[in-house]
Amino acid sequence: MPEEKKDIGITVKKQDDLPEWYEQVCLKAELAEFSPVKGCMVIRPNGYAIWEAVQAYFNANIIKPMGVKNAYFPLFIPESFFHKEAEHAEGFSPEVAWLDKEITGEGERLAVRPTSETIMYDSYSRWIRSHKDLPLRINQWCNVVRWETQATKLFLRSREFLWQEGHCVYATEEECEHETIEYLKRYATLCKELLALPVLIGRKTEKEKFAGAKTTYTIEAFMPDGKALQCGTSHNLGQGFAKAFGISFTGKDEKMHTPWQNSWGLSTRLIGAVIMTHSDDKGAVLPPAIAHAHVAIVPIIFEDSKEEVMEVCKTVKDRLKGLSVILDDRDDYTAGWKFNEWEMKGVPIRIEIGPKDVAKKQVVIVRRDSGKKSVASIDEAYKEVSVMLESMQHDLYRKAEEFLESSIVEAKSWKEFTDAIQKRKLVKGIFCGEIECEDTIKDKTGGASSRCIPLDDEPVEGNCLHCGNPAQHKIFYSKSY
RNA sequence: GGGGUUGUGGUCUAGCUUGGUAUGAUUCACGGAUGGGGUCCGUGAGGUCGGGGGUUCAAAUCCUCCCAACCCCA
Repeated sequence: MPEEKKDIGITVKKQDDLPEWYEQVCLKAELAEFSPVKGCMVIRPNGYAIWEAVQAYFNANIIKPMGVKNAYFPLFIPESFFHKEAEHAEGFSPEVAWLDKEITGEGERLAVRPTSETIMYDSYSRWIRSHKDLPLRINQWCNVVRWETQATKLFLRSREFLWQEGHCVYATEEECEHETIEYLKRYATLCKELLALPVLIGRKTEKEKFAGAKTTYTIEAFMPDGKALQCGTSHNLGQGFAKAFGISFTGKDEKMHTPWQNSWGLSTRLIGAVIMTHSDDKGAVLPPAIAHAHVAIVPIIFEDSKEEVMEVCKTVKDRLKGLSVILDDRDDYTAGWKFNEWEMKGVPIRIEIGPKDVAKKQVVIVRRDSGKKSVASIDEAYKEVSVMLESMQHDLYRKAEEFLESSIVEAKSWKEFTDAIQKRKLVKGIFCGEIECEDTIKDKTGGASSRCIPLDDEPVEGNCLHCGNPAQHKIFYSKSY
């Protein structure tokens, strides 16, 4: 590649400068761009296609089988609603964007939703009267605003982002707890099957749990630079919100009861996790299950054989019915240019068809992740591509899983712990789990925070690696986004 | 809050010291050739030089205020 052409592509290597590399991939693969409004981002069609794939999977594999209904609640929330649940109000107040009374013309300020518990549960208090109304399971796809001061990172941190939030109400504590974990497990399955993203599944510590929740469960992915990324959460809200919002029902016993609630969400942050995990120095690598296109057919054109080659390209495109196929018939770009472009944009498979292939009734098939070229007859192209898409999806997951597993270190002492944190590992150790202790650990380690307590949490023996008090849990720690 | 750096077609950039109406590349449009890993030639389009004010016959250039972005220090 000539030197002066290099800046069309990614100019830094993933392993040299991950943040810069990541930004370039997002921009140059046309997934997203920065907005003129500080802290916000534009999601471009190639990026939005990933979100649509998440939505389609989610609606089919979580919403429907779990009996959840989609709905929509307002963007604006009365200030008084916010203050009904004290912990919730305190946790979110630093990053809520408000519409002042002068603007609203009402008696109170309105919050731009950072999350919708309060506005939804106000409705729930009117909807729920009887045990026959339960369980109530509602989800909404929407945008939320959290007025952060930290620098914007495309998909990973922006003041406005897209997500889904599910909010369910149950008659019993057991049912509530069971489904809270069920949603989390389905999140993990989504990450695996759709995004080829392995995640840790666990429970948040007191310090890290959601404001107003009894228990917060989480899935955590681990990025190539040794920082964890929270990819989804599921909160058992207990009865706190129900009491604050006056949600109650009459049971079969003809007495009044307070129900149990959970809420669970995942966001466009997932897109960032996928890009960062799988992509490489040539640009985006997208798992086939979420790619905006599966195949790009690039004809190799020579003046004397142009028509025959284009004819075969069209035939092959027809035979790939059911897949999303781009036939790149642009006349003003060379084949090499197109190769680079589709690699940059993360199309999983490229098919090259030139005069030599036409003569042999074959096509050249190239996998985006490995760059491996193979040859298939025109008749077998569909089968070959299908198999390749499936194995690519699988291989991407396995590669990421190997990285995750090789990043986990078990620490037996404070020194082992800090050494491993320094090496940007995902460190497992035993701790007291107290908020003050965790605050101090964060200060001493330059920002390491607890990721989660494994779901199969069993009583532990020994003392907290940091403070020496009796340990309560095994906890994963790492730096994080 | 304090200090510094930088703002020039969509993008990157020359020019600023020493004032004379903006250089080149890329992108975009059209034409021709080329075509198995970012091809070349030609023609054309595209600029309130971050904004206001001042000095001057004349300001991208000098002075001043403002704005924005980035960096450093509290």
